[in-house]
Amino acid sequence: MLSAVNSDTGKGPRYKAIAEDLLGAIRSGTFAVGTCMPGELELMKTYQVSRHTIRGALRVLEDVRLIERRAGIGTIIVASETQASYVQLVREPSELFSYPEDSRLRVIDRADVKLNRALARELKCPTSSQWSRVSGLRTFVNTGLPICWVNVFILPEYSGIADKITGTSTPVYRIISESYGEEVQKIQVDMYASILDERVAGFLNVEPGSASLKVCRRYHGNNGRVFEVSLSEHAAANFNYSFEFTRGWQSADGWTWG
Amino acid sequence: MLSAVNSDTGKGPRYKAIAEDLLGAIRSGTFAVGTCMPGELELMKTYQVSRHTIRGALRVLEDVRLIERRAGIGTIIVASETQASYVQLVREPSELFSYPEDSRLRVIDRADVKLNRALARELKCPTSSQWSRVSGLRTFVNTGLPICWVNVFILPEYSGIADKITGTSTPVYRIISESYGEEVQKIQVDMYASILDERVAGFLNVEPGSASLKVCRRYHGNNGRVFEVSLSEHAAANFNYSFEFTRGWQSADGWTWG
DNA sequence: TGGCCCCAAATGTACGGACAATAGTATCTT
DNA sequence: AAGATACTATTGTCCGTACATTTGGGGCCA
Repeated sequence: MLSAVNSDTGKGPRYKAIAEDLLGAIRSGTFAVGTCMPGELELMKTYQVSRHTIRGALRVLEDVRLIERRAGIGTIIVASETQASYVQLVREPSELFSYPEDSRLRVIDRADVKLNRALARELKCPTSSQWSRVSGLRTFVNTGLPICWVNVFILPEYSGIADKITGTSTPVYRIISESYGEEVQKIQVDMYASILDERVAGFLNVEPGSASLKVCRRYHGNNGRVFEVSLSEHAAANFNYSFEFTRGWQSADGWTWG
Repeated sequence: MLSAVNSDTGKGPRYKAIAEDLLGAIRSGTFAVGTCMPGELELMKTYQVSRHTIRGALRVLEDVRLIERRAGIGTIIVASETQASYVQLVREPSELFSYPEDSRLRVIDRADVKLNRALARELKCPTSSQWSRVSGLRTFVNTGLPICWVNVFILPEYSGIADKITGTSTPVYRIISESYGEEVQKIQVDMYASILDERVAGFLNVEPGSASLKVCRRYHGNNGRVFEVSLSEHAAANFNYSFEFTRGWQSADGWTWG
């Protein structure tokens, strides 16, 4: 009965047709989640193909995490749906925002700070925690035009790198990562709109009181500890955060049915 | 010379040993990125195994996206490292923003529009293209408090669903998807800051001239065509877009060497 | 009853062969 | 010279077979 669906009508490879057929059986509940599928030998007889072909079909279902196979046990159905998900892949944290390659940070202000309540809330860090703050302007190397105003808050023990971040185009998190062996494990990002104050508006060459986009990034290191928080402010006129999500199949990217 | 590394010292399956050997050759640069690897026949002679085993080893490298294989061409090395990447997984497009479950859209205004230049640029759609616009206020069901002002632009042929979107908490893209069989393949998102005008500020209960966050989402359907564009405007005071990226490995989940 | 051994069932690995589909290149024809 | 054809190299699909490894259970024995 299984082979009736796609016995030989399909035009593509046989193993794909069988995979689709088995997928239908799983989705329809003919093969219930949690139970075992028929063995390879049985499927060979059902579809009248070699074991090799059956294994090819089962590999397809295994790749999309619908089944799990174990020697001595059998083929277990673990899910009935290939979970569609929308995936955004970011190779480098700096790609989170399209900072041009040829940008650099000019340090203008620097201080050791203890967070007051307002700032602690904005950074989502504990009140009164100690940080080393480096503030400055990120500009294009060529034209010198301003990109955004940046406040970088660094763990006091890492404040030694504060001298290295001026002038370079390397992101701060990367400098810390290389200098102290902190590997970025997670990044939390918050975005919200705000109004530019007079000082920052001056640096960004726009009218005070115009709109800005604030971006707060919290970098988590090896043991989950936040080792850097950066708070940058972009003039609305020349910043547009843009990204896209593509439909994919969990852990099965690249595969298309049919 | 290749087989020297793992000729028969490895204890596991032969194909895994060969895969590791080839991986070493790729990493060390013996096989350069962008070039072709030796063909299957040649590898058979090198390692003295069957073509089947060679293909098993190559499948391992293919699964982790180090090589690509094409009939008639050969096996191309596309990367030398299993790239670490930061992954954001979103099960449902509505998760892109943390719209609460208990929100709904109240339609206030509706019209068929032809995009003028300013709007076309904002929506990244062709000038003078025809759309059916539905505007309204998204509010909490319980408290009635405003969340954001929404403009939804729908392909004219799908404008029939315009009646269905008022009052429901189902996202518009989902209604279209179910009514017309459009599957969302890609979503492009743009975010930028702006200043609220008087009318929208009134709906959102904030001062005119205060900051807002505008979010433009473009939904691509089956054949890549944009079938819906939504442009929503949030008062800065009560909106904060937040997300996080976790370190992962591209398409290599579950696999461990050895 | 508890432990050990053996066996059966299932998947894993590996061999061999054959033909099909694909893509680039060389060759022939007009 | 341009286009169609033939050829070759390479991967894709599929067949058959054999043995290894893993796991669970049944039977034997103390």
